[in-house]
Amino acid sequence: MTQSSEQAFLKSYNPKEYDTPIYSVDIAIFTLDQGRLKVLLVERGEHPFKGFWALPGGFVDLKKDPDIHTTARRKLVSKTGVDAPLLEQVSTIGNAHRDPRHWSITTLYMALIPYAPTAEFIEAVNEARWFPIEEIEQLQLAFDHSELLELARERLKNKTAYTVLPIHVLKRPFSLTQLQKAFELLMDTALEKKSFRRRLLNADVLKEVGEGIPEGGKGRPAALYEPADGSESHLFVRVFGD
Amino acid sequence: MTQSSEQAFLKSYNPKEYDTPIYSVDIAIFTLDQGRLKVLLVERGEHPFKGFWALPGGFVDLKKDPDIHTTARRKLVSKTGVDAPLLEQVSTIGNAHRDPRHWSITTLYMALIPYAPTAEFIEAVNEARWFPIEEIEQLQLAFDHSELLELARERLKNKTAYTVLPIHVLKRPFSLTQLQKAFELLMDTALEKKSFRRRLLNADVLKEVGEGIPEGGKGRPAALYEPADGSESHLFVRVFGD
DNA sequence: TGACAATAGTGGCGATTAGCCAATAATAAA
DNA sequence: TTTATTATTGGCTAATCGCCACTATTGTCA
Repeated sequence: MTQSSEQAFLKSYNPKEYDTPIYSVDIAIFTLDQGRLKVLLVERGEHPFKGFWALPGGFVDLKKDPDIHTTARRKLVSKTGVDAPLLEQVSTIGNAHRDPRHWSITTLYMALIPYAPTAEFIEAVNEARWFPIEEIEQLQLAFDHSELLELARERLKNKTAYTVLPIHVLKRPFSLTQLQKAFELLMDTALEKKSFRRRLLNADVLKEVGEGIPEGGKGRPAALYEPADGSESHLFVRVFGD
Repeated sequence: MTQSSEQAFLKSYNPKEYDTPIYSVDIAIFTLDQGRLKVLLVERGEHPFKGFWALPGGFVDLKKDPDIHTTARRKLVSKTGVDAPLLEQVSTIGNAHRDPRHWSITTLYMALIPYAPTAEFIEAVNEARWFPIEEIEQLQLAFDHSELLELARERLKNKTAYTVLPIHVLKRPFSLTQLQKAFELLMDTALEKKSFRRRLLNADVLKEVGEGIPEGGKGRPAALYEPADGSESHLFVRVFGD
């Protein structure tokens, strides 16, 4: 390849000559509140599906976004006011019929955030609301967002089984009991107390930061923990066998 | 939302009015040959990166492809002549700089196929070649395909640890020793013979179909296996602890 | 025909881990 | 002081892992 022929080619290239699909990014944002797993939905103000509830999302801003991860983060921050949580890609869905406008592709992300710092923010964004996940099953969402949510939910379950994801939906510090509850809600399974504690304490992903009674609780004070340094990411911790 | 306003909206929508990224699909196709893990590359005949080796891939055909999975499969079949293998999505990468033409997005797939049925086909497609994966590290691939390949390789390693993926790169039937070799190559780790056999035989994913000496081998004949019915997909089988 | 080389498959065992359930500990409220 | 409530630890059985050596079955070659 010569430098010059490459240059000449680039000058002659015009992306609008080709028939390309619509591309967007959607996010399933999960949190825990009052012992329930909740998902953030927004009400669509525009066609198509005007008035329907949908996952937050939108198009890439080619001027401002250096990459699609930034697009996802931008959407997340604009809806929740929170950055720096767990945000990861789940899957990309693209087909001819999911959007009535055109052949359409979306990359689905999921995010986990603690409830507290966002609640007031959400109240201010009047078209956004937290829904308990079971309630959403009754709703008809825009586009194929019900299926997208199902995909994100599955990924959440699976990944929870061998990583320490649930620390991201808790306010810090947290007790082991709170953490176990979080695991159980995200995985939708009951866990053995002793096995759970053994695993997590041996895995060296938590650091004890004191003792206290978690908010609104009674009974004996619990040891409180935070993620150990450098354990923010997806550390491998299998929480129950097979 | 009224039926009529939705209709009116759709008529007025023209996808070419918006600035959208380029979208493509790429595939990392893995196989096993002569005890080596190999990847299929094609030589680019067009700009940009004309003359460079690249992962097979291309654009969605909005007329023919009902969805992006079909796009990936179409590319796979046209390069290898094989359908029906393991083909799954790895990740989607999109940013402003990966393609000199424009803001560009690609969805990366990976495929696993047995070597035999494809060898002759590949010979016929003169611009395609199997490369041992270590050799590719020396090569400069088109676009960001070196990074894409690295992503696929990582996914392959991780998934192999808790599924039965490697059965897809073997000709059938196969022996347990062959299967263990496949696991070891895909995971890039040595495994304990006894533990490996215990796991796989107890997991009920294999069906014994006879006995024989695998091609070109010596020594005692081995029991030969095929995947048990319904185990084609990603059965969970952890092959080694933590 | 009888070693020997090569590969497949099994036995056995100490150490670790999972799963289970009950006992003990610390606090607030009555 | 008692009781309710939640946290934490102890202890036991059964299953599993990792390790390594031993036995089994074939082809080959003197």
